[in-house]
Amino acid sequence: MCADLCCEEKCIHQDIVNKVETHLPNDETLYDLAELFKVFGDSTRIKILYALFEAEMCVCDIAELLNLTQSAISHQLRVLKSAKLVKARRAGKTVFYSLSDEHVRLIINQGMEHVIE
Amino acid sequence: MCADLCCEEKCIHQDIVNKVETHLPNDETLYDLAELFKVFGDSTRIKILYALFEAEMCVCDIAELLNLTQSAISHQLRVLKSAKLVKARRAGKTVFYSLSDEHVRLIINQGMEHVIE
DNA sequence: CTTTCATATGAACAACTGTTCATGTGTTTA
DNA sequence: TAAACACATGAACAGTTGTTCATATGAAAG
Repeated sequence: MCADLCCEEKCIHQDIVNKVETHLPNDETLYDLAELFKVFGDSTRIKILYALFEAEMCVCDIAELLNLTQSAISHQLRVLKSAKLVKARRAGKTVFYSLSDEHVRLIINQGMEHVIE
Repeated sequence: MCADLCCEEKCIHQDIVNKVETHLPNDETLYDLAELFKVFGDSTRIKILYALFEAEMCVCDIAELLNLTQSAISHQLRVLKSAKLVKARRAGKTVFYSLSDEHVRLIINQGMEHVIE
């Protein structure tokens, strides 16, 4: 059904259009998915997640380990927490952060595979 | 080795610090990884990739299918191509785009699993 | 060669992002 | 209660991003 689209000659057929429209998740889901990847799209946050791969940690440890300010880390942990990638546990004055689940590791590893070609 | 870090009491030990420093990829790799996820972090680009899951398509088809301007799609295809997520094939006036490899699908599916909980 | 069509690209703009700095909140200890 | 500590948060700032508009490139047809 090229006429419905732009090209004159050899463009996609109606059954492909239908297939896309069937398989394409709804806008809200796609938006959420993009938001999730956006969270992974910052090297500070990636570093925090890599640190938490090894053990749960408090904010100041992460800051010290990554050589960044406590405030910067705290802001980023907030983002990670909203995305449900990390969870927090309070122990007195200290707050320990850890990975929410194994999805985080899987997603990062999958991405890393593409990066290292 | 809490003294090396910030907290007074129960913070991470030196062997964990060592573990993180051993497993943490170098800055350039982490930067590349973040750049990769940044590319997935836009719903327009996600939609384009979903469309290409079904078949290779030319720019105007994608634009028509997603109800966006040809220019916007072209700009985004450039980003996707730089990240080696899609490849282009010229046929006369038309340029057909398709997925570079199966990593794309795997990364998106992995992200989707987290989104749909 | 000129026109037409599909695509690419540059400039401009508003919207968004990540850090810093200052300060607020909540918990423990003196 | 006051001080000290770990963490959270708001404002402000520079840097980045995605779209639009106008225009350029490159290929095919007349």
